[in-house]
Amino acid sequence: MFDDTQQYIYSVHMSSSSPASPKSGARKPRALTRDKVITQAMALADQDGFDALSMRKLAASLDVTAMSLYNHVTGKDDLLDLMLNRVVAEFELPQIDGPWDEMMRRRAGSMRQALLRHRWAPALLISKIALGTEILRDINATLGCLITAGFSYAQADWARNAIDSHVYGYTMQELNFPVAPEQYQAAAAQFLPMISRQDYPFMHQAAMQIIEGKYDGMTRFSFGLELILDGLARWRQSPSGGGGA
Amino acid sequence: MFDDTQQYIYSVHMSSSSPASPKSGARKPRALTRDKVITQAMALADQDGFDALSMRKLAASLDVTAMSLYNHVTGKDDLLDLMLNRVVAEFELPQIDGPWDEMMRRRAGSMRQALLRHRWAPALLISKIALGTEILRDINATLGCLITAGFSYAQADWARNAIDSHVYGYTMQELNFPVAPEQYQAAAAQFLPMISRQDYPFMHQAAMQIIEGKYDGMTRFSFGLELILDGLARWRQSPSGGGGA
DNA sequence: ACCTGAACACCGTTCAAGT
DNA sequence: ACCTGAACACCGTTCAAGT
Repeated sequence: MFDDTQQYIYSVHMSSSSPASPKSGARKPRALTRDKVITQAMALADQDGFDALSMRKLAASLDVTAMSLYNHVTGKDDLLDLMLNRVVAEFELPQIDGPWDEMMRRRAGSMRQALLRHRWAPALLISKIALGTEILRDINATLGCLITAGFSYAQADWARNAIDSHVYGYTMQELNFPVAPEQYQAAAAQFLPMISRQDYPFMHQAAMQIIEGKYDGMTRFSFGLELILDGLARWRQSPSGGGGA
Repeated sequence: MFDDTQQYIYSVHMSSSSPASPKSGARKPRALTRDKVITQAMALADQDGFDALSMRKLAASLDVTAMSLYNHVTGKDDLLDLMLNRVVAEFELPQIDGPWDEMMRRRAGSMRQALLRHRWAPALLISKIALGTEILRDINATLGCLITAGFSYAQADWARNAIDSHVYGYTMQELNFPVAPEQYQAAAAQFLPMISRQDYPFMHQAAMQIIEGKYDGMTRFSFGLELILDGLARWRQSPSGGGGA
């Protein structure tokens, strides 16, 4: 549910205090820890996809039965929360007294990278209420940086919300997009006949633009982000509709 | 996979051509159609949550065995695509020659409402590639409105992407948020002792602001949206970094 | 303290059989 | 053409039992 760092320290202490397993040889180290369970679960989800992550398969990949996982994790839901906390730990923490726009840009960029590394994470992060310590740290530092830069508490909350909305929304669309950028032109040529010119004239024409090399077909993460950051910068100077404090 | 309107017309034709069931009384109308399957699936997901939607339960709620659903739908994945197409049909279609900013505002607002009605939809919409006719219609009209307003094809694509990112990202955070707006103040008071003032000073202070009534704690959908629309309006006048056409 | 086997109550989907 | 029963290969989780 919460921090897994403490649990990690705890388990290291535990295994070092038990000298060696008395009967079994060197085959099974029997040092399954919560930390290892989470790490292996993330590796499995990263490699084989989220749907392939079952308690049974995870256990098998750790040379253990499914039920033994429940000694380290309350259940699958708890495991997912712990995994999400790890993902958020990969977000770049804003420096409280750093330049707010650059701090937000860097955090957003690192968020996108982390979410691209863990394709399964965004859908979960946004549809669950996981409040691990890393998640609290991230929110606190992000709010703190904006507030220190002169935004009100309300403005900081709205700003964070707008930035996160963009990062999650953009990255999920990006993850979902079926063709690689290098293949846009070829894909457009292939799909053109399937997009009826009468029913969808603008989509048809858009595909033509890509085929003719007039548009590379790539949306840009920074396009929407800079729109938001620009708007925030102007808002900061003239807080027209602010909500106090 | 594609349109379900045609299938609907087809099934109506079918059932009217078969006069009456010969043996069974009036108990089972036996008029299961693809349309009914989709409608019932959406009702079930809306009411009981996405996780409660299984082929077996859906079938039972239609007084039929699970396997009979496969006569109307390729599988669960196909069913989900058809459901998503219905959700997108609830988005307000931009008028091609209408005022672009107002059209985008209205579409975005109606998207949010539709996603709030169908809580299960956003996570799927953004993590699947469903291309039903309603989805193509929406994309075409949105691009068309922006292009007719003077944006280039590239700009229109980026603009749509930025708006959709915000709508999906914002709405999913909104759906996920655990407490109702009326209870923010009470919730902040309740959770304050759990937010360490030393570890998370800004979160602590933010909670204080809400408790003291200095900030109502509500993020606003239109805050981020207007940031984006404002930025687009400026971009339209001076397309500094445009991608051609 | 940790791990296991067996069991429970579920899944989506296939396939041969009915009408 | 549509529906069904039985079966297959899975799930997450509980519980009593082992060491």
